[in-house]
Amino acid sequence: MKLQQLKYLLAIVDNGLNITSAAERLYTSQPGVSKQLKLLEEELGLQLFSRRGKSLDSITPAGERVIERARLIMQEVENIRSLASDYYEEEEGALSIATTHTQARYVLPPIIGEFRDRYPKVGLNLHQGTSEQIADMIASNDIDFAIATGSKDLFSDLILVPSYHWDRSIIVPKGHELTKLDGRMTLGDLAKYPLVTYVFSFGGQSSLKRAFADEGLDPDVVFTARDADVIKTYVRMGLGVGIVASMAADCADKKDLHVIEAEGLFPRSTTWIGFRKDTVLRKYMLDFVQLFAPHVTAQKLDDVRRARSQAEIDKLFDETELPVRTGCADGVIEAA
Amino acid sequence: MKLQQLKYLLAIVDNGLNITSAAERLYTSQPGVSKQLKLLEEELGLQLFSRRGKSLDSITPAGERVIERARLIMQEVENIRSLASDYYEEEEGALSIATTHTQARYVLPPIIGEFRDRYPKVGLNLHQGTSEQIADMIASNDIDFAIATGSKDLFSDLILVPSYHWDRSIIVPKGHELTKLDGRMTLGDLAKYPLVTYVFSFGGQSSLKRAFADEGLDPDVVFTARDADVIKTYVRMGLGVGIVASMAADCADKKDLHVIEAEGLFPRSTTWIGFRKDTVLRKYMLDFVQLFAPHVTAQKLDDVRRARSQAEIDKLFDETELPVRTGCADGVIEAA
DNA sequence: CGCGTTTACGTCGTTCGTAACGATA
DNA sequence: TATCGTTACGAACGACGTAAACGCG
Repeated sequence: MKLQQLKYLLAIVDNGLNITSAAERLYTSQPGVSKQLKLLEEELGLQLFSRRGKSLDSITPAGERVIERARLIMQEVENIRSLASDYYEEEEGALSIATTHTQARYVLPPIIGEFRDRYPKVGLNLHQGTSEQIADMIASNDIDFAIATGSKDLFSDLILVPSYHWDRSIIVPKGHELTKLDGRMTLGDLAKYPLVTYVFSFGGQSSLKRAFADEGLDPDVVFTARDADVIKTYVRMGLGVGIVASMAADCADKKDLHVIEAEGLFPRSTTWIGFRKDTVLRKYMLDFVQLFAPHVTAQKLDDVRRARSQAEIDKLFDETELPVRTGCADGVIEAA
Repeated sequence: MKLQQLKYLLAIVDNGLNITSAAERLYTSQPGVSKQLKLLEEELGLQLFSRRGKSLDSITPAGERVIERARLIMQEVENIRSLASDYYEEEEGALSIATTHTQARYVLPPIIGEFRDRYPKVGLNLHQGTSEQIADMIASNDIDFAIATGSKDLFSDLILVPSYHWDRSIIVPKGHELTKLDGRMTLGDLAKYPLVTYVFSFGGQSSLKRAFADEGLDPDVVFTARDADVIKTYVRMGLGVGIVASMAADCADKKDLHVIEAEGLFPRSTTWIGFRKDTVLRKYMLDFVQLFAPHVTAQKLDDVRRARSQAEIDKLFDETELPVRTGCADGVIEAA
């Protein structure tokens, strides 16, 4: 058995059981891949794939189990390489982050900026998507960190480190009636207007819906978007009242929008940063985590990695001590 | 990086950083091993060992971490081979068991016998030792199962499956005064005589000592041995009253010994069977576990492997449902 | 000088890529 | 006939073992 055979095996699996495309991805010849697969199957004495004619048709049960182990092995090989690079030269490498629009657009820029200054030689990959898409990216690996809000279920194989809380902000065109209620707005007031907000099933979104339902309100959501910029656009057009993450309430928006911090109206959301449990975090990765979530000390991260369940991890972070991210509001609703 | 290099690396570590002996163990030439180590270090760009002159002196911190990962990898490689053999030919392989004298002498023989009948082609290795020695054997790997009683602390890296309970038996020469107390014996009665029993720190032994202490008794232990056969020998010689595991009270002993089941006198002990968490158990291994502990169903074992702590595992086994192993007693002490 | 490691080098086996072939839809 | 996998073969590479040199106690 050779590492290369396992690598080829995984490449075949990850390319839809197509040996030709696997070979291309591996920058090698197709017969080579074919042969190594055959050798591996011969050595193990079992079929990893069932064939239809000559083409690979499906993975055998035995194959599934071998592949599972092979992934673990390649993971550990990567880990060895990682920690070796870390000892050898700390400043080079790559960092892949999958995250949502709000993070990518409003939260990460200053963090990424500082990171670039500190590690100019580290290649950065930022992938934007919905929670589901992020989960897919994680599954197909090659992502170091996932950053998202709520919906922890999708990421059960990651370690999720709570990073900060945030509330929602109400955005309306300047001079809108709601601006007169500054500081005393209720959900009832809000429900009187058509709303523009994030699509459902987006991070913590259902909690927003529930907040209305809990008061017996059924708001008229006229438009849902995947990102705050779109929401703002439609709010500017007078389509309705916008509800966005506070971080998305940019100071630059104040020219023509009025922003009200809705701290008391909706339950708080928590954004986390997640990574694979068995991955070696290189120095610059640790630093990135600390840039993003300064309360995560090296000690804390060590504890986190020793934890045996997500519940244990959550216990390590006193929710009340997490910072709260805000935007650039004109008014604040008084706490209920 | 190649699997072979990792294998060589581990061989070097396991042979006291002596490349020559590592090469012998690997049935290859010494320069070959030396070269592969060098290549690995070059590829990773770090020193795995610190050298004094040309000899390997110690493992560098980076080396420690690499070795740790390498072990994981080789473990998984073994797992792949294991499960492949299992699919290919279920009846061949090897089974190594480390256990204590009592198990090896009194409990395992019929189980091993049945196992041999069922899997004649599986090579059996039985290693006998004290709990500490068993722990050492586990550490130096190559042991599939450990079977022992009590002292779970020594085996924190194993999954321990509770298998059966047992009590102690009192053995005395025929016609001994204690036989007249049959059924009404107390610890106080026992403490009047010199005792012959297992050495302390042997499975659950301290609990025996404590049983006396709890009643304010300080028995005169005139002789301690590692195994029941020795104890019986000295009891026969009239040196004192023997306290042994009930399983060790053989029917063949009845010719000249009187055996009293001391079910109520001492706390019950529990014998467990342990194996490494990340090892693939081959079919015949699963069957062995079920021969040894019939209450462990395949479903149960699956649950066990999913458990995240020993506490969780223990919860899976209702202690009251475990069988109680007995010996071949003449009399039974009435329960207190 | 013995022990252990590294260097040097010839041999042998393996891998790789190209090219040709085979099978399937 | 286009697609995908296997077989065949020569070239290049890498691993192995022997022999010799080196460094340290």
